[in-house]
Amino acid sequence: MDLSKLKAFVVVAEELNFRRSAEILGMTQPPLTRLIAGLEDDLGAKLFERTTRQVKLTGTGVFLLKEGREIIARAEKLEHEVRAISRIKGGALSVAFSTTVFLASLPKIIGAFQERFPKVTLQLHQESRPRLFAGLRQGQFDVGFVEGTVEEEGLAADTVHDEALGVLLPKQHSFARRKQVELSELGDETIILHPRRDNDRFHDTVHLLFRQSGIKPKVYVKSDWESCPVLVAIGKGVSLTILGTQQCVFPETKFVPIRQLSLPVSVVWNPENTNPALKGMLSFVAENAALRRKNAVCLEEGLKF
Amino acid sequence: MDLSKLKAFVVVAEELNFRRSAEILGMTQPPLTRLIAGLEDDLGAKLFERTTRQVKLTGTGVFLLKEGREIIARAEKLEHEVRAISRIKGGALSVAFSTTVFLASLPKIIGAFQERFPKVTLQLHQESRPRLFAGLRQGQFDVGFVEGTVEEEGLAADTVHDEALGVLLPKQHSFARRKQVELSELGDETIILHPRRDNDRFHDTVHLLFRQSGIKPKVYVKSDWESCPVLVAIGKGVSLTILGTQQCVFPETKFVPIRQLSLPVSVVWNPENTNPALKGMLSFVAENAALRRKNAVCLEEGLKF
DNA sequence: ACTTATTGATGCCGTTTAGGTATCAAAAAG
DNA sequence: CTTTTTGATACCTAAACGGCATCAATAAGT
Repeated sequence: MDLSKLKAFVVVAEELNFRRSAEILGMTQPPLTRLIAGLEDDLGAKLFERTTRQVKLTGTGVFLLKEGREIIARAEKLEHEVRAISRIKGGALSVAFSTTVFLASLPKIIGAFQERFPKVTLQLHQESRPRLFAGLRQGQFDVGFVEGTVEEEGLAADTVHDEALGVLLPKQHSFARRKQVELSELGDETIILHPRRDNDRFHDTVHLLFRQSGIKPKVYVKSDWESCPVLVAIGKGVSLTILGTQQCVFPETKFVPIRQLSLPVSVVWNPENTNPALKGMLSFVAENAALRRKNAVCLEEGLKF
Repeated sequence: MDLSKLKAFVVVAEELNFRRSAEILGMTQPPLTRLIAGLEDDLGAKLFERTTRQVKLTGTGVFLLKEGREIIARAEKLEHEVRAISRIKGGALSVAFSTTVFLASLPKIIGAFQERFPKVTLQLHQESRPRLFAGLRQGQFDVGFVEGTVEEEGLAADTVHDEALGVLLPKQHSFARRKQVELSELGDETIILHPRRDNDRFHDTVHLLFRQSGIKPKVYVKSDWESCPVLVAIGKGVSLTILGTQQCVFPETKFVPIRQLSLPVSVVWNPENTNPALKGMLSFVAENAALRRKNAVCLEEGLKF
C-alpha cells in the first residue's frame, strides 16, 4: 500500500466529493478517480458507494479512514522527528549513571553511542539512584542508567542489557581458568565487599544472594569500590562484581562469571522530555537491546529486587 | 515519504549490505542504491555511513529503523484487517443493549450501521448491565451499548454520543412549545416514573438528579417503561426520559430537552475479540462520535454515576 | 417535460519515475 | 600485485501517474 494513495483516500473520505478532493490534493479529478479505484483494487475492497451524484463510505471505508488517519499522522510525525534528529549539530545530552553502572557499563553504552551520534555533546553524571530519578523529573538529566528494573511514577524505563555477575579472582586462583563458576562454590572463599552506600542496589543484591543460597562466606573485608580489585590482586580474597572496566585495570586479576547470574541494566527517561538527542539515545538503546538477548538467565527471575 | 522506500531502508539497515538487500527485495543493487540516496535526500538526513567495503547506520538511521519498523508493521496490519473486513459477506455481530439504550438509541446506531455494513447479520439482545458485561467477557456478545460510562476490568469502552435528557409532555402542556426547560421548573409537575429494575442506571440517575437539585415532584405514578408515554398522552403527568423512539409513537406527546442535561451512551467490547465485524462497528462508532461532539454539557461532569 | 449544471467514469496522450544492464572505482583478501 | 567484493554512475526501457477532452447519469431549475 502507498501512503500517498492513502492520503488521497482520506481526503476523499472526508470531502465525499471527487472534484473538490482533487482540488485539495492539487490534481485533477480523473486521475483521482483512477487512484481510488486502484486502491480498492489493491485492497480487494469496495471503499465507496458511488452514484454519479453522491459518494458515501462503505463500512470498510469507515474503518480504513479511522486507521489510515492514524498511520498518516504517525508517518508525518516520524518524518519531522527524523529531520529534527539529523539537524542536531551541537546537540547536548545529559546522562546520569548509578555508581555500579558507571563503573561497569559506561564504555559499552557511551562509546557505541558516540560512534553513532558523533556530534552530540554528552554530559556525564554519576548519581545515586534517588537523585538520578529526581534529576530526570526536574529535567536536569535527559536520560539515566541504573542497575535493576525501574518502576517510577512519571518516568519511563526499559531494560538495556544484562550485565554478567561474577567474581574477580587473583590470577593464581584455581577458578581463574574456568569459564564460569557456581555461586555455591564460593562458600569457602574470602569475599571482599565494599561498604554499603545509600540505595545501593548492587550491595543489597549481593547480600540477598548469599542469604538465599545459604552461603556464609568466611570473611567480609570491608573496602571501598576502587580498592576492591587491589585487594584481590594482592591475594587478600575474591570480590563479587560485574563484568566491566575493572577487570582490565589489574592484569593480576581475572573475572569469572557466575552461572545463571546477571544484573539487568535499565534506561530511564522522562516521557515529557522532547530533546531530539534523547530520541536518538532511546532508539539506539532499543536496537542494541534486541541484539543482546541471548545469554544468561536474568537475575530478576529468581530474585525480585 | 513512501512506505515502499521505508521498507527498502529497513531491509538495508538490517542487512547492512546493498547487494543482499536488493536480492531480498527482489530487485538489483543499482536502483536500491539510488532509492536509499533518494530517501536520504527527501528526509534531508544521512542514514548510512558507507565506504565501498562496509555500511553502517548513522544515529538518524538507528532512529528511523526503530520507528520505521513499527509504521510498516502497522500499515501491513491495517491492510490485512481491511481485507478481512471487506471479505465479510455473511458475517455476524452479536449486539447487546441495556434496556434504556435499547429503547432510546437503537435505531440511531443500528440503522446507520446496517446502511454501512449491509451484509453483516446483527443479533440484538436486550440485557441487564451485569449480564451484558458477563456476556461480553464470555464471548456471547461481540459488542454492547449501555448508558453512562464504563470502567470494567478486562473490557474496553468508549463514549458514543450523549443522549439528550428531557421531559415527555402532553401536547397541551405549557412547556410543549419551548425549545428546552430547566430542571428546576419541574418542581410543580407530576412525574411519571417506571419501577426500578436491577442495576437500572437511568432510574438511579433520575432520582439522583431530583435529590441534587432539591426538587420534590408532586406525585410518583409508578408505571412500566412501555406505558409511561401512554399515561403522558392522556394527561396523567409528565415523564422524564431520553430523546429516542418513544416520542414518535404518540403524536399527543412532545419531548422537550432539559437544559445542560444529557446521558452518555458507551460502547463496550472485549479487546480479545477478533471478529472483523466488531472492528467495523468500532470504527463506525468512532467516526460518528467525532461528529456528535457539539451540544449539551455532559451529565457526567456534575454527577458521577 | 425539457434544459442545464454538476458529478464521477473513460479514453488517449505526454511526462515522470522506477527498475534493469553494463560498467566503474575503491578496498579488502589472497 | 592480482582477484574479489563492494557501492556508485551512466544509460536505457517500461510502467505509473497526471492532464485534457469527453461521456453518461442524475439532480435542479425553468
